[in-house]
Amino acid sequence: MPANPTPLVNGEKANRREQIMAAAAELFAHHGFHGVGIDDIGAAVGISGPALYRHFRSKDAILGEMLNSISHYLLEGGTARAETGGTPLELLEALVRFHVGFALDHPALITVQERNLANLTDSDRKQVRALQRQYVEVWVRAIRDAIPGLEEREARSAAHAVFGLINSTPYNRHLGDVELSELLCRLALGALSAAG
Amino acid sequence: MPANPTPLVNGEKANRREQIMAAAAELFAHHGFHGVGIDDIGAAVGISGPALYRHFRSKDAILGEMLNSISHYLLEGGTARAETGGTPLELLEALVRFHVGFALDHPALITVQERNLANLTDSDRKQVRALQRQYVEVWVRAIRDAIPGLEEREARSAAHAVFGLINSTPYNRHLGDVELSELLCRLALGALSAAG
DNA sequence: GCCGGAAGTTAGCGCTCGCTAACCGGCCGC
DNA sequence: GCGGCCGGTTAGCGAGCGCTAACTTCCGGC
Repeated sequence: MPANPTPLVNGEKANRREQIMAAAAELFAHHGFHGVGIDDIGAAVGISGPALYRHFRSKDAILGEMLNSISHYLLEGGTARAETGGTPLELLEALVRFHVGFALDHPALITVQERNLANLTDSDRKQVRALQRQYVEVWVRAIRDAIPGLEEREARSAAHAVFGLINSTPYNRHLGDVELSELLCRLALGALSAAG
Repeated sequence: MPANPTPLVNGEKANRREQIMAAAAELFAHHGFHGVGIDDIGAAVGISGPALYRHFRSKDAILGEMLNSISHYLLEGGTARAETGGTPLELLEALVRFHVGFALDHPALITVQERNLANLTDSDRKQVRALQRQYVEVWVRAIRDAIPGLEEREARSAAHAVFGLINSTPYNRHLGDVELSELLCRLALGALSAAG
């Protein structure tokens, strides 16, 4: 049995770490963290089982790095939009469009982030929660600026609700991407404007 | 070691099956189906491990019965409201209030239903999906009646999105039940009225 | 007063899982 | 042109899992 039977058949330069994370995301999203074995992940990228340990310290580390990078990306994108000028409503629209875009491009990642927080290491969970809290805070400020008369707790609840709305993309495959994107943006902004 | 050390200490007449399902729901919601052991469920109701097999045929059967009863309850409640008279908007409001009420009363059940469809037996999954499809259909009809100019596929996507919005209750514990209920109803109806 | 079934217990089987150990081929720098 | 290391391989360990077996206790009906 040759050691490298499939030498990156298609033109993908992608280093193995990202390839593994992408496959693991898909599997975790479908079967849950504990429902996926190390061998399953390996098989999904064409290598077998323990070879993963050349790239990750443990199975937990795969999930940890995955959720950390998602949360980091969202926070980054959120703060970037918050810092550019514009009316409060324009900012809120930009945040909605940003989150919708991410959810549409990466439904598996959204699913994993939503469902598998509890499966993280204690230290990973602390990091991820901290990033998520900051991201929610960006939204809370944007919501309170754009929609007057909302208490902070109400705005926070509304933010979580809108996340739930947008994160429904994994179940939402009957519309084309662009129509679904437009619909979700409209729904999200409609919900928020009804919050006051 | 006595066989029955804690003979239903509090006044709960509740038969063991429901007690077990409630405990299992909480555990499945927090750790995922595969993250919960038979011993964990037993311990949560004061018995230990294999005693569960006096009440359920298997661990899968616990999840199967749980999801079936949830889906059945939702469909029942949805069709009941659809059959009572009233304007289209009143029906939609009733559906929203019904679903919000359920999500607030049973956040663990909502979480399990959302995350653990893939862990069902093939036959259980078929049953549950059939019930869920019918429930979605009730919503789709109500949405299209209340909000003119929506294609069926759009209405279906909007329904899924609103489910996501309402089902955010598990992450949404910073508001009192009644305020959160009112907020979610407003958000859901606001989203739907922006769909057209 | 006994008998049977309902509802517990513990022991343990067989399997799967995460992970380590030991080995190996190909490639790059000197 | 060869030595090291990078990224694979297979074998296998130890733990934990779902579940069964065998046994025990309580309780209600005749």
